[in-house]
Amino acid sequence: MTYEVKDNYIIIEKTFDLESTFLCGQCFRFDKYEDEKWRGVAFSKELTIFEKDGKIYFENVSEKDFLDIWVPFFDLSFDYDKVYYDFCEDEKMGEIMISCAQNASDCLHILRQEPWEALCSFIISQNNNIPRIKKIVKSLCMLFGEKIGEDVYTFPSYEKLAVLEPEDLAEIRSGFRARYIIDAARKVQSGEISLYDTDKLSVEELRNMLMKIKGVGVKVADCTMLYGLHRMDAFPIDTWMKKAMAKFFPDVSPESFGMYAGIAQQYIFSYSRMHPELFEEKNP
DNA sequence: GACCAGGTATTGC
DNA sequence: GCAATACATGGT
Repeated sequence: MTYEVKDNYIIIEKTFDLESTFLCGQCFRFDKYEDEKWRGVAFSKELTIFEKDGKIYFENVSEKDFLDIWVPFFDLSFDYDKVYYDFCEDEKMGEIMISCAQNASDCLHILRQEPWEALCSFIISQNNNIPRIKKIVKSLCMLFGEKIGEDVYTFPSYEKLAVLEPEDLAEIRSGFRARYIIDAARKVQSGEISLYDTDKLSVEELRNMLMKIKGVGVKVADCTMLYGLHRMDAFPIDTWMKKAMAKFFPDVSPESFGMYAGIAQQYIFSYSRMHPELFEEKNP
């Protein structure tokens, strides 16, 4: 990982695309502001990051935080180029790739988010839309996270939420998901569910463990694995993916996308969201 | 005012 | 077992 420290910036070559990475539905806590800079919170740290002249700028971050937090968070050590070109080889997948990312440097990265945050966020995501998911997550952070800046809050720990009752979450307006959030927090707190040291478990074992939480089914479990536990072979299938697979890959199994199927999933999902017209029913 | 949203638990057959 | 259906809430 080569980087340059200049003024109050740490600068790297543009090896991935912020827009694709933040807008592909894996993460709910980063927004683009009017100054064209992305701001958000991860691992209890606020970050401002932006792209300019083929480079990516990390604003006001120490070298230590860059190396300890942001390099892993943005998965900067992994060679996404090879995966990009591999996917481009496939005819249909190639079309999708070109539409989403003209060059390898426009690729999206799978963020390594905090496991608990990913689990909790995707519990909130069920039968919900992205703007409201973001709103609920933000409200959860404001109410129960720690304030680390002006209008900037950390994601609340499971310890903090485990001692609450579902009614205590009324203000975040998460509806029927409140009791799921509390159940998840308690099961992680008690150790019944372990989100750490999960490397020895297979995807199936992990999924079964996560599904012990009320409100966690196959899809939320798979999202937690891909976005929170960096299981790149997890392949979450939601309503969009179901439609997309039926249309583009009718006889293809998730496994056949290989050990980085999760990345393929993310492109197929993004592509489908960008082209909803492809799924509209034709009325004769 | 239905209808829908990165689903899941519950119910009915 | 498998297909309906309810579930909270807010936005079209």
